[in-house]
Amino acid sequence: MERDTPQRRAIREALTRAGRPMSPAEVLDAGKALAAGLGIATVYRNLKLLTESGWLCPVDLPGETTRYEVSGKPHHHHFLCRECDRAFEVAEHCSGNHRFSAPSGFRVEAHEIVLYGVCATCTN
Amino acid sequence: MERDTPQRRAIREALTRAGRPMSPAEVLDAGKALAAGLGIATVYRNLKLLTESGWLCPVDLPGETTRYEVSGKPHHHHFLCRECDRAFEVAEHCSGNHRFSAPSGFRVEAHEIVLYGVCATCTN
DNA sequence: AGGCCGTCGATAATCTATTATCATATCCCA
DNA sequence: TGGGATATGATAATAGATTATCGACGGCCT
Repeated sequence: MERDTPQRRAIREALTRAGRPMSPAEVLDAGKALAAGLGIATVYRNLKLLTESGWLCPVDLPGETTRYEVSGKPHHHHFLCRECDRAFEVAEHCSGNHRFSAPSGFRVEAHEIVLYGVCATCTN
Repeated sequence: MERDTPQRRAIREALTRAGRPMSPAEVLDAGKALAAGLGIATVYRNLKLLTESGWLCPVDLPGETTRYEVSGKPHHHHFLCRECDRAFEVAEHCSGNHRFSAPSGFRVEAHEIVLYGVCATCTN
């Protein structure tokens, strides 16, 4: 069965607190503050476990390494800061019902919107 | 200076004919039909050169290896077929002026829309 | 408290994509 | 047409991300 370890707790806590998709390296950094000595292998192991259990959800952004975010959130998109390279959540807004048109014969089943720019922290 | 070789011609021709973003491997396959013996190293070399010269434009899609498309096209987005893993161009349609909202303090400078589904060929 | 077995950290190994190397071939100007 | 600079193809090397290995540690059930 699955055990309750300080490391696993730290990883979950880091992701919950951040409230945004994090890369394994980011999780490692944030997790170290909560569990000294945390190793990258442990981070990868737990990201995998938590994803398989459904608690986490992988987020792929163009040209970026996979991030992970706590699942269960309503449909939303992502924002990538060009300065600090951090990803953020962006609430679905744009009139909810855009119709994405593809050439005839194509069946659109999902879409992904990625915004690029500068985040609040880096703007200052 | 830059020479005119059958290989370089084949690579350009393959990309032009396809009319969609292609991965290096796809360019190699298509290019072999136009220049027998074409090697992957030559493909990478020329994709780089053509990109630096502005003739090609890199296309990054989430979780996918970089594709390349002939540049100079009007603003558009991309469609990725879940069956054959090929990328296609999709004309900008959705009323042109969506406003993408990000949290206050965030500056949105660009956006990317990726559609997922099944292409016309794979639907049949 | 004892002990089993999941977990950890360090690091080696792997994997995929891309670039470098180098001997050979070839384009193109003189 | 001759010859040198550029290009090519096979393959080795590199780079970055992720996974496997393995001895030691430590939750947690009894």
